Amino acid sequence: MASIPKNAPDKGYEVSIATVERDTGLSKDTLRMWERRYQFPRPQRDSNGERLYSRSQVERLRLIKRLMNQGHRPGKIMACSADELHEMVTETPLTSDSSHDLGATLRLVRTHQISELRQHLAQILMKQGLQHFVIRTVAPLNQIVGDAWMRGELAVFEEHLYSEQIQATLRAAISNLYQPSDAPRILLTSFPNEEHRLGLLMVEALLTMEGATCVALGNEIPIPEIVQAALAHRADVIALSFSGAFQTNVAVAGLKDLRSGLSQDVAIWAGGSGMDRVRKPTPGVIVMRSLEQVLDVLRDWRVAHAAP
Amino acid sequence: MASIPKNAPDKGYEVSIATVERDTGLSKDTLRMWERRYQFPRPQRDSNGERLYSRSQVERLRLIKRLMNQGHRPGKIMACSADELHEMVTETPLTSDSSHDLGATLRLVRTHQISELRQHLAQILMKQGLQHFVIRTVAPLNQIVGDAWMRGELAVFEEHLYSEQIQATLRAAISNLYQPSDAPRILLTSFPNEEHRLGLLMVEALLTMEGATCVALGNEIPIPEIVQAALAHRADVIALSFSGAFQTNVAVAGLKDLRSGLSQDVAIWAGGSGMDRVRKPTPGVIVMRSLEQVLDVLRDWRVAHAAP
DNA sequence: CCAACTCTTTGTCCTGGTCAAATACTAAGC
DNA sequence: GCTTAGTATTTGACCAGGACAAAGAGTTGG
Repeated sequence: MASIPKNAPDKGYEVSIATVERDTGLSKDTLRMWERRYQFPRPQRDSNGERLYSRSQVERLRLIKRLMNQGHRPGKIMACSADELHEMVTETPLTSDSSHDLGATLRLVRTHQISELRQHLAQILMKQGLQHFVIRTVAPLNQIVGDAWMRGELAVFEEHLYSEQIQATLRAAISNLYQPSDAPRILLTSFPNEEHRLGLLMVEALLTMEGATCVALGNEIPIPEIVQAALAHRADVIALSFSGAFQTNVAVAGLKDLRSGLSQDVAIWAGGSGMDRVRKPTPGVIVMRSLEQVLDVLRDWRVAHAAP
Repeated sequence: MASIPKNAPDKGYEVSIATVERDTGLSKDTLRMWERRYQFPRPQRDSNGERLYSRSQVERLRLIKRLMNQGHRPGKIMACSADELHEMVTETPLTSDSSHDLGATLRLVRTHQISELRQHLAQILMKQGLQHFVIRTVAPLNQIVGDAWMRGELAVFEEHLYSEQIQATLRAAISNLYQPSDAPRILLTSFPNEEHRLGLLMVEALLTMEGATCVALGNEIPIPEIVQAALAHRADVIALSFSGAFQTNVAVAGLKDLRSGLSQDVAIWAGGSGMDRVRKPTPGVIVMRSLEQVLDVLRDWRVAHAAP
């Protein structure tokens, strides 16, 4: 279904270690170390001796990462068969409204019916309201589309197209809601190398909906710059989004750095599937483990900061 | 201001190689290689022999990074004194003379008055109409903001903020115009490594305005995927945007590749400041040398394809 | 002025080693 | 049984120094 990206001889689909690092969130060092220790993954080599990972290897790596997020250790699971791995994953139940068939939406993406897709999304949004739309429709859709993409069932351009349409829909909704008003002032952004935009947009939609004042800084801002921005905008909260492919240690280290750079009365909220693996709480950082929790955390903040 | 993260002995402020990588965008490999080749940066070592970079080293690295983005090469600038480096940054020539109105807009960015900025932009849009807004306001503003950023007069987060606000304004305008209707069907995208979004959005605004059917694929689509997408969407035109930072030869090679992959009755339009340096026309590729020209090219297409 | 060629520069990848921190395991004490 | 302290193992991040392809600069000839 999907085409071959480059000048691949036959079955293609082979990618460099840098690509695997970006797509799985496993560092090059870790990938090489695993190969040394566990004999997996053992990628092919190109004419220059450089690693070429196959699609199935990347897929397995993703699965392993997911299991590690659930607390498993690499040494144990590395030896398991593909079937065993699949059994171990505790499927995250999609919190979707059964009233809407997400598969139908996915089908529109695959058949490239953009205007229909756009209209379909607008319709669901109207029917469910923004909050439900974000939580019950967009979030599980992202999951489905992401899965399909990593299985190679979706082409890059199809995934991008989906992302663009969701962006258009959410941004239109946010734009309509916009009125600079209530506390808290929330700065939305992500760390360098975190390019995923939809997570931030979803949160922005939810928070704007609740009347918070959102300042969207866009993605990939270096930490010292975030600190600067927090001062410049007199932010009450910094909200950060981490995708599943973000390196956990980098995220945690970054959060610590950010915390130590900010005044204590600026809150830090971190969310996204990149936070799944973080078990030990970082002092002064609130981890939001689901989109619903965003609303709880906002409520808590308002209670704590209610004018006396 | 920032507190000392870890077991720093006295004056602290020393950071690990991972932190430097994150905050400067220079990879660990590159940092170590520079140390080997140019004897800079030469960080301290902790008890375990691991690098500890000082604040001033990180600052200098940032400066070097900026100069490299302007086309300087590391080998040359690495030997310069701090003063020389600063001179080089400020020497960046202005590419256009800024009119007064635009200065006011820039001032809003610098003083972080987002709601005022947003309102200001909306106002100009209403006053000028979308076409003039894009051509006379957004395009020169991009230029000015880009220049200011190059000179280090604008922080990263300020530049991102500007970009977000323009995006919001343009996307809202496009969204309001949307009606899937007329020919040609135009696919908007960019090659891999071309991340600049505003150029594409501006073109999308102009084309949508004129009643063309735009399919925004987003940035950074591999060439074979563009071909696939063209087929899937039965595109009449592929429109591509290249920023000034994009490698000219890569762009030209890519355009040739794309041309040879597409049926001859699909047009290719290429624009953006990355095309300025391209002299020789590529057969079957129309280069648009200004935003105004986008409209001409569209008109030409329609004339050529008028139904008999 | 441009095209083809060579030489130099530069960043990414490689191997294989080391070690601190995190985690699991075990034994002792309440 | 349940916590606590101490020990063993696992794990990922870092290190040095080598190799090479791709990008860029310089050169020559049409």
